[in-house]
Amino acid sequence: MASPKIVSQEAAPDRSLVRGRDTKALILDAAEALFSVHGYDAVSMRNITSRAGVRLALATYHFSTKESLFESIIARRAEVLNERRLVALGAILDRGAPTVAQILTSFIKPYLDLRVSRDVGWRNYSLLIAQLAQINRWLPLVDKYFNPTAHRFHEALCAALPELPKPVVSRCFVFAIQLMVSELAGNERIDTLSQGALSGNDVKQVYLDLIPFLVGGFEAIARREAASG
Amino acid sequence: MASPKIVSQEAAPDRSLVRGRDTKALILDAAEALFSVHGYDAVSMRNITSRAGVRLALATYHFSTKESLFESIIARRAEVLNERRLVALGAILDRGAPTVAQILTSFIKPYLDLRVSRDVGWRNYSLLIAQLAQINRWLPLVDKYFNPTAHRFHEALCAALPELPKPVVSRCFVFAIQLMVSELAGNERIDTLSQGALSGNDVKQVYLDLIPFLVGGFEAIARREAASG
DNA sequence: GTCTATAGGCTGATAGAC
DNA sequence: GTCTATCAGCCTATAGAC
Repeated sequence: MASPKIVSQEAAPDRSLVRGRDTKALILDAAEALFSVHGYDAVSMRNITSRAGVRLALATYHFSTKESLFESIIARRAEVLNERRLVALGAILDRGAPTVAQILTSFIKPYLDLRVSRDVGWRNYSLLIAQLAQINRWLPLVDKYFNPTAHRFHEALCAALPELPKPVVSRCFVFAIQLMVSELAGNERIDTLSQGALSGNDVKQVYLDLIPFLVGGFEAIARREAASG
Repeated sequence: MASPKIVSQEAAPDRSLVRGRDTKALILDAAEALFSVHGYDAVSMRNITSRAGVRLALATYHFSTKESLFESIIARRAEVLNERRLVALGAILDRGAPTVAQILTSFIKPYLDLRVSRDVGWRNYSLLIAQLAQINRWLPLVDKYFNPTAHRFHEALCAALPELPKPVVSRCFVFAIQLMVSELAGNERIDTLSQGALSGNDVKQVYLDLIPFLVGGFEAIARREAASG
């Protein structure tokens, strides 16, 4: 009586847990796609589970509440992004004292690479992050998942600009983060303003202008401080 | 029988219309304050009318739908802002060929001045605009109310940078708009990143760094183009 | 222009069977 | 881990009296 049951367990061990992992990912992907386009409050748990092809009750079973589902979405890709950024930063620090351009590149390039990768989830994620960055309600989440890494880059920038007061470096860095987040989300304001000559969705093209623009901003502030001090 | 009625009409003509104007403004102010903090979808018509101290039915009576109420909010202050910007632009154009710094200043300074004015509605409005700028859903509204003025500044920038291809000017201008919108909303990301040394709410301080940063960005891109062409 | 009352539908979250 | 069914409450918008 017992032995057939054991054999069957070994042949297909704990299939319910495996299904659970798939379900979780399906819900995360669907929610990420919907939140990124419509915003957190415009999307219902029914919208999400219906897109994911699972039953309503599974969303709260796996994620408890809508808010904690949202946080799980942020956390999932933040881990990947933070690690890639820290690897890039470590690489240039190993080669000696890096320039501002190198530090900004090691912060932004990993984001761009993921954003244009085959995994379209990163496109949705970038839209989500752009919204996070604009609504103070989500600031605790931003701080929790992105500040530890951001502080490492902040330190590197301070080391590269020893003559600048720390708060001035903070300000420029926040300018850079804010512009990166908005522009790599694929902001389409430029489409009409340039009368069709450019598209905000072409983020690779945006990136080519973004880095020199930001470096120029840092340098201008540094020049001003040098002149006034 | 008729004459007393006429006298009374002249003494207090059409009081219901007057009340209607007050009610409209009360609803606009309440909606602006709530939308700016919580976002469009998180705020209900009940929230709005309750904050305004008027009955629910009055909101749809005066504004038809929630979306058109939202558009009325955007339109109300856009007219004021656009006019101030065009006056500032006209002033520097009258004095001859303006620099990039002067053009950006005439675009951003009127926004800052209103943002820090006694009318706290402008603070709420700046938060609203920052959200508009980030969600493609509202792009038609942004284009409708802000593009005509933006195009005037775009032309001035092209004239000030004749050696730059127009799309490159568009790109830099969109960078400037985007950063202005985010930063003058009082983005508080800097509060934790600078470990309390700065506050994003101090937008006058932000402004002092914003203009040179942006001008430095324009100049860096211009240098790159000059070197490559 | 303002009021009350309500239609018709959606919301997040849960209970309890399997 | 997944299912059905449901609770209790909220939503936008409107009808019709005053």
